[in-house]
Amino acid sequence: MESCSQGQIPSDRAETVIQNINQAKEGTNQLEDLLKDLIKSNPTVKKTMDAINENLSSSLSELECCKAASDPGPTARGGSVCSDDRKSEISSGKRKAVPIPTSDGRGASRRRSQASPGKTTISSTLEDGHTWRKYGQKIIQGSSHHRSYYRCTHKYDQGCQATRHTQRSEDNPSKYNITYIGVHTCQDPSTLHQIIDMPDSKETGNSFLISFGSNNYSRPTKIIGQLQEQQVQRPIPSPLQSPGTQDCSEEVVSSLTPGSSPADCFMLGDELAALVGSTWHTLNVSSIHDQADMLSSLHSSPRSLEMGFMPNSFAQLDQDCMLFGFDNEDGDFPPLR
DNA sequence: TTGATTTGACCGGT
DNA sequence: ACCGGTCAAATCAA
Repeated sequence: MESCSQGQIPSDRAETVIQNINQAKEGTNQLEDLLKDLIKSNPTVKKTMDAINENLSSSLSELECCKAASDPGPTARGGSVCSDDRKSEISSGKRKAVPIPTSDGRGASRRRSQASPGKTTISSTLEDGHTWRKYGQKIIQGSSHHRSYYRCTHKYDQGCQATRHTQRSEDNPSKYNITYIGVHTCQDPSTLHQIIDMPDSKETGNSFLISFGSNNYSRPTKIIGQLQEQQVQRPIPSPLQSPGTQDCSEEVVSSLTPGSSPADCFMLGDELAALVGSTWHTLNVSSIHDQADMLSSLHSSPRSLEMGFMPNSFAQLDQDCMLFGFDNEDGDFPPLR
């Protein structure tokens, strides 16, 4: 669920999943009440509860974006309520402010985002499984706490347009109001915790289990640098974008942005292979799509990463992509089938 | 050295 | 004019 292929999830199904997540949230709230004493005495319990709440909220937020994107309603500006300001500006042909050199050398291209309410959640921590980079902080009128602005770390290397702003709650300063704007389109290994661990996925039918592991892996900064360098030097069109495979890549890879280069894939595969090779032997994955009769699984080895789908997912995926992989050994990108 | 954060300036919407 | 959102130079930190 890292990103949604806009319009690929039927809104009615998205609605169902949203309802389920909301019920799960209610459940965790009730659980939190029941475990009050335990939470007080054991901070780990509280952390766990918070993590669950945050991930549910995050998933809900992104799913609602998917739903909104698949709804052809007039409110979906530019096709999605989560559509990026910049994109919509370009696509609509509106003038983009030209940077104006100022006395201190700073550019003066500023543009306020259009009214995009985003999805607000309340959390006791700023951690949500994504990697964010702070780009601003403001004192908000009528509020005793400043507001911090974050963009996705992969805004530039992968074009991810997700942003959020956080602000301490007026009512409860120990909590944060977090507003998410836009959808993550990045592929970040640090978000792998949102992947589902289903050791026996073949027997689980259409049930789904969400695993909320902690962030125990972050992309080494060195590798990010290499990625950027390779992207600049080798702007090769991604094989995933080849005719007949685009739908597949959008649905399966889901988080690879249209602009992703093979370098992304190779490095990601390499990183995943290293990660998997060192810590996991088998990685089974199901996504929120599972609720829509889709079940997927990931099997990996230190050298390759394969993703397969259960037969009942074919109707969803439909075509040719049942398998894809990464191979960093000789630089050849394995063909999709 | 390089990525992340801070912070003042600037922009656009109201 | 005010305010919220964003940019980017300066600074910090690993």
